[in-house]
Order: sequence, then structure tokens, then C-alpha cells
Amino acid sequence: MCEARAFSICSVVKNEDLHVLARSTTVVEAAGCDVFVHEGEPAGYFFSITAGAVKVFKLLPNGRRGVVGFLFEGDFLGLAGERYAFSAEALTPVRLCRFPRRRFCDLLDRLPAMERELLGRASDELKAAQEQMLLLGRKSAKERVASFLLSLSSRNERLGLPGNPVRLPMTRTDIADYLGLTTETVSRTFTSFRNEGHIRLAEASLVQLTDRPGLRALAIAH
Amino acid sequence: MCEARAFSICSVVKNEDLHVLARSTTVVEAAGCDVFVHEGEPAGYFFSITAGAVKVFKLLPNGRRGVVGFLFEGDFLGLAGERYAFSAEALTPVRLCRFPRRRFCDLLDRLPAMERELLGRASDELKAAQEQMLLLGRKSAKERVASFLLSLSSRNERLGLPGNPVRLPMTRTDIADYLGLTTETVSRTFTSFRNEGHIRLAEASLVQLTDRPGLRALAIAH
DNA sequence: CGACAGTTTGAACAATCTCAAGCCGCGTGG
DNA sequence: CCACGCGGCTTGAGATTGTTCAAACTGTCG
Repeated sequence: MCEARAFSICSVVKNEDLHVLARSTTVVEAAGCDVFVHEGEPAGYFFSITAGAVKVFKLLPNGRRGVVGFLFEGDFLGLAGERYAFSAEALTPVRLCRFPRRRFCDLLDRLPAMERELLGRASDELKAAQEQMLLLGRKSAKERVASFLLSLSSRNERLGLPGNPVRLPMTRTDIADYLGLTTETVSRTFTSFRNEGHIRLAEASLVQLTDRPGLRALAIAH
Repeated sequence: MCEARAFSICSVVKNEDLHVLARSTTVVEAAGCDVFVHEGEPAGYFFSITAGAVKVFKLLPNGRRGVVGFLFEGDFLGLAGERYAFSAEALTPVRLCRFPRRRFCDLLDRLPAMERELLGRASDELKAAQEQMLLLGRKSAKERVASFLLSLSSRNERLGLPGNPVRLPMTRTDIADYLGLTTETVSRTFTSFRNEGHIRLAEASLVQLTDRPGLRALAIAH
């Protein structure tokens, strides 16, 4: 009885095997702004997000920050080596399923369907990461922001949520760190999109896509 | 009897199971500049690189290119959905082990150790991709080039090859597309490193790291 | 009501790109 | 064996995108 069962990695586990999973799982809550994974610390747990939004980020010594991804309900977090290579912070109140890393290999042995699913997800994430590298290396500010809005919108649709007014649970700074820009440039790009009629901003964190074809053209496909 | 056995995914397959692998494998050769994976085409095969160097790249409609990674002996290529999300081109003459995608799932069922290994590699690649996103989003040109040289050098060392004179099998343009810069900026950065005594350039494609600590400082860790 | 975090806007600045030209090394053909 | 041509590399000067620094605005929460 998990809200995100249908989207999460558990979706491939047969009902009669669920108890295997349940035995090693702890449900954890995190308030907004809680940092529940710290870059560099021993990777003790894997997480499956059942509710809320999370940002995953990395820091450079001088304080520069890169947001490596935003995660939502159903997403899996924690594929890593011995230590976390990233930090994770709750953007909203968040509910998490937590698996101890030690027991995880046994778990995979017992639930081969989940292992296969995990490989599939890792592969999807890799694909998304490659797309993001292309964005960061070769797209202009406008193209980046347009791509970002469209991909958030289609993610919502994939989850069966409304794809059009897009809620942004993250700040402009988070978006900037995700897109390799500054807060100011992100903000300017939003207002320029608004002035050109591509979007409407009811509030700063609620974007209505009023001209998807135009945005799609700006984003150069995807 | 494969040159790259020790580094490749096959390293975890027991000797008595090797015939299972051998049955579905074809050895393929590619000459330099051969594009043997085409973005957007049905993903028919997985590859394990046994000799040579490969660049993996993506194109934007207007011709802009992003190099998503360079692969060397022992590396695995092809985790993807139904269609390849990238192209792959041989930088040098290359030898490949090719697995048909259709038989791959059966293969994983029979060789669980290989599936586990694959998950580990996907996880490592993901980590590298995140590092690269940080580089592309938040590092300066000098930092990017320094990071690039150091990571090539340490990859060589990990493979038991000499880590110091680093051979660059790719062109300046390839490096630029990998680092989100232009050919000119890459070239200028190389000569500036040379003038500052951090490297020596015997030829354009052979770099001697004469001041690793300095480079490491320029790269901001890693 | 006041404070504060987040957002927006403006103007000057700088890193990197663009365009253009010259250089180098290498393979080819005379 | 040497001249030629070509691709890739380097260098220069000017243009541009996005950054930086600074200030005003908004709305949310005590």
C-alpha cells in the first residue's frame, strides 16, 4: 500500500514477493530543505521516492554548485559506489522508502525482476544524462530553459499528472545550477518567454505553457 | 582468448560459462573514422571494445555536436532503449565484441554475475556523467581542459598503462565537443598550459604532464 | 508591520566564440 | 625525391552571450 507503487521500482515485484522487500524497507520522511544524502559520506542507503520533489547536487570547493537532477515520486536514488558522489535535498516535504545498502545485494539476488528493472532505469538515466550533457555543452540559454520546461511537462504527463500548468518546486537558483546558468539569466529568459507569449507566469513557480510548438522550436527538438 | 578479457564485462564470467557468451558473440573490426553506431537507428547490438578508441556523440539539428564520452579497451557500449540515443565512431582501428540485443536478455538470465557487473558499470558511468555535468555547467575552460587531461591519465593508470605521456587519439574538435568549448579555445588552453610549464607537447597528440599538482589545482580537485 | 528569502531588472564587464589567416605534418603524385 | 594539397592545429582581433555587481520589488511568515 504505497502511493508510488505503480511508478517505483517495486512495480515489477510480484505481490507474493513484496514481503521480502518490506522486511528491509524503512519509510522515512524529510521536511523541505532537509539534506538527507551528503556527498562523500559512506553510501549506507538506497532510496525510492514515494512523494515530493528532490534535488540532487554536487559542490565544487569554491562553492559553485551543480544540480545533477531533480527527482519526483517513483524515482530511485542511490546507485553509487562506496560513497555518495552527490548530495540530495528535499525541495518539498518528501516521503522515502529506504533500503540498507548491505542487504541490497541479497535483495537483488532474490528479486531478479527488480534487478532487471534497475538496470533499465540506470540505462534510462544514462540516456537522460547524455541529453543533459548535450544541453550543457552546446545549447544557448533560451534553448536550455525551453528544453527544461518541456521536459518537466512531459515527465508530468508520463506520470498521469496535468502536463500544462507546470509547477516548479525548485528555486531559480536551483534551475540555474541545473542548466549551467546564473539565476539572473534564468529569470531574464523566463520574462523574455513571457513577453514573447510562449508562457504565462501566474506565480514565479507556476508556469503555463501557452505556445508549446514555439517552445519546442526554441528547444531544438526534444 | 580476448585481449581485453581482464577489463571487460566478461571478466566476471566463469570459464565454464564462457561458451554461453561465445555462442552469441561476433568479433567485428572497424577502421578509423568508421561510424558503427548511428543515433536514432534501432539498437540491434551491444558492444564491448577489445582494442582501440571510440568517441560517442550526439548531434543537434543545426550541426552542433556533443561528445558524450570516449571509450577504450574494456569499455561497454550500448545500454539504450529501443533505439540508439547516440552515434559511435572509431578514432583508431577498433576491435569489438558484438552481442545481438535480442539474445542479450537471455544471456543476462543465464549469467547473473554479468548482469550484476553491468549494473555496477552503469552506476559508474552515471557517476562519471554527473561529474561531467558539473564540469560542463560550472567549470571554466582551463578547469575543463585540466580535468580532462588528468582523467585520461588516471584512466590509463587504472588500465596498467603509463599514466604520464598521455596519447590523445581524438582531434582538438572532438575534445572541444566533449568539453563544451570550441577548437580554438582548446588549442589556446593547451598552449597556455605549455607556456606556464604544466605540460609539454611533443606532438599535438602526445601530452606530457610536467606539473600534475599544478594541473590538479587548476582542475579544482578530481 | 517588518524582515527576509527569492525574484526581477539594469548596466558594465569578461570569458569565450566567431571569423579570418597562417602554419605544420603528412600523404600523394609528378 | 620533392612539390603540392589537405586536414588539423595555432594564433590574432573583434563580436557576443552570459556573468557580475547592484538595486529594487514581491510575497510570505513571524
